Amino acid sequence: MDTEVQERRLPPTLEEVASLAGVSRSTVSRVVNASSKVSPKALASVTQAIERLNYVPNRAARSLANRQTMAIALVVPEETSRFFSDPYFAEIVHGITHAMESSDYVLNLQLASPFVPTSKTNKYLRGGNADGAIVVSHHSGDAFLADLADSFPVVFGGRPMTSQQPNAYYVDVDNAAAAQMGTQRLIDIGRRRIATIAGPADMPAGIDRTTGWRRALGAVGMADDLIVHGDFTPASGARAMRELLDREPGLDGVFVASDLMAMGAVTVLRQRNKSVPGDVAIVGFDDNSAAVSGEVQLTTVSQPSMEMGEKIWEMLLARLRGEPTERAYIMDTRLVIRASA
Amino acid sequence: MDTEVQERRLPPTLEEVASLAGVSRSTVSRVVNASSKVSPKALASVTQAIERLNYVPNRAARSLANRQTMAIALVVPEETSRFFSDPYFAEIVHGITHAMESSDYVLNLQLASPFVPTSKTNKYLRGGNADGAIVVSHHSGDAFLADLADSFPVVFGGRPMTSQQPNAYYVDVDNAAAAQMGTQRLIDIGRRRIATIAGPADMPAGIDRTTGWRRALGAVGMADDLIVHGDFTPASGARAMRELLDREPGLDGVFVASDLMAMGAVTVLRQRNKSVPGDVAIVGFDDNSAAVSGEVQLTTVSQPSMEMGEKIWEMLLARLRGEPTERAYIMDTRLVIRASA
DNA sequence: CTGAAAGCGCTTACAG
DNA sequence: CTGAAAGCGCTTACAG
Repeated sequence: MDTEVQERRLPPTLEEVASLAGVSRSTVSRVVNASSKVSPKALASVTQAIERLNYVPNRAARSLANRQTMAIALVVPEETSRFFSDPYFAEIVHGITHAMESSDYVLNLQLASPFVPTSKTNKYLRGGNADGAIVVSHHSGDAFLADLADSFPVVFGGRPMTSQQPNAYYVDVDNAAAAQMGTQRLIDIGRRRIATIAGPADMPAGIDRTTGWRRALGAVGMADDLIVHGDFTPASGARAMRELLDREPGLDGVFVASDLMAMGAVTVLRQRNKSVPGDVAIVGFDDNSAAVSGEVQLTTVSQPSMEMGEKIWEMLLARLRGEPTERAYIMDTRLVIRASA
Repeated sequence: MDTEVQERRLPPTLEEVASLAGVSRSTVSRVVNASSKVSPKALASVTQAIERLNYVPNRAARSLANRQTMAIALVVPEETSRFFSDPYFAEIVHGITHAMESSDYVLNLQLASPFVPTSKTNKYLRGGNADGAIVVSHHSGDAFLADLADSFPVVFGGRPMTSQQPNAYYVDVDNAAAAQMGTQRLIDIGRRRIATIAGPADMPAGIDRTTGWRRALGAVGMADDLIVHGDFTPASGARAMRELLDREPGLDGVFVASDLMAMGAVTVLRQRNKSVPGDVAIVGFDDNSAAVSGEVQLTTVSQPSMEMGEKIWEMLLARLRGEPTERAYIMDTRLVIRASA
């Protein structure tokens, strides 16, 4: 009755490891947490006992005792479909999960519709169910995230709207400079009537890339009137391209704020029998799989999305540990020249 | 000292709610869990106290006490990039999260490379950190998942390889019948040399759809020799299409096991100046955004991915509650006719 | 319907 | 370096 048979074997506890190893629970806890010194002898017997029992610490008990959940919330204030269809998110998340791999933290997916963060996500975060949060794709309307970041360790993927987040921690690229570089490419290859398919006007990435496009044109005295906004999806890129073409049939270059939108734009161009880059040169942004999966390989501004994800985790971890870390980490971009411009 | 100022306000506890409401902790617990009866009076004062203190139960304490984690692991034995770039996963996950919305469970993302489920995921699951798991995209090599499902509530998205999972719970469609229906469309519109771009041979969806294609051709005495396998990505679809064309320039119809691969195939066809569906008709599989985002709208076999996600959650919840539920839930498919066939 | 009490499995000062 | 003990915030029989 005291050893073998049991209906449903309960997982072994610290207690059991201790008794098997012939030490106190404190000691077992110490070796599990690699905290203060433990004698080689105790260490050996405990390690062996853990091995034999296949012991894994109970997360709930641990959390309760030390007030850490070891869980990170990945908050995505975005339509599920967009989150999953944009390779940009894939790479960021890949970077995050890859970097977290070596830690004991787990990632909780909190998919929240934009603008109406569900009470569930809210409650979850406020209920102390996570030690920190990572927010990707931040819209200006996501008010609740603003104050959250003041009382809770949060790192943003992409600079949040500054008015709301004066002291936010984030990793990003210099979107304006990057967009300027991309637009400059169009100028350099001789384009004279350059449009832009911009991102959403309620997201810094959308705004700043537009600024960069304007800056490049302004520097050479070109008009910056050809602008249509999209929402980073291929469909919106197609729609925008149609509108631009209707407005200015003679345009010969377009700086597009994301590769996915650029794909949509290229599709429309071909439908209208415009060659790329012959008639219209296209420069995209991101340099992810979308840039090379269409019929014409995109010249694009490359940002290190995966590395950004890794850096996000690095910064959040530093914050969780109370270590110093920069508020904003800006990564480099570069122009990748392929076929479209 | 006893009320207002505090360095870092700790979240309110059950205890505090109880004292404010003037009842015992037991009573508060009862109203929080809507368990046994509580007098209207007690209910009112507790509800009010909860409201005033903005009380949210501590998840760790709760888990420890009742041995439930209220967490579900979403295990994805797939490359991160594929997981994120296939709309099929997006819809499944959307369905899952949507259905879970009304529950108190949270979803933990466990991205594991195929064939080498990290020890982390493994440890996480065995460590009792989740009450159940959902596994999408199961390859035949994922051995560790096999025995896990025997001792742990798991529901699979898509039938797992049967040899390993004789008693698995899953939701799926009848892939063979669905593929047969898709292939039949090609026959019906007069195609005589029909190929297939199949899915991976280590996944049931890949195998069964191939079976359906064979069946349709066999029924009318056509040859079923034109088959090339892809891995569900657009790039693999393009590669396969090239190979098929090289092998049989005269083919006039292709049943493709996923819309994403079909997109890749269409791209190649156009590059080789073959019109779709004029020269070659294409029938895809899935009916997700990929079917309508390319240059030619795909005729495709539609499966209710999002509903499948919802059903997965429903089944898992039933299992968690110890309620009876079917082992396999097979959903309907239908043919959606657009431009490609 | 309600409260006192034990217990869930850990961590962490505190002594030694 | 090590152990006894208190405590983390809940839930759940058990009495009443």
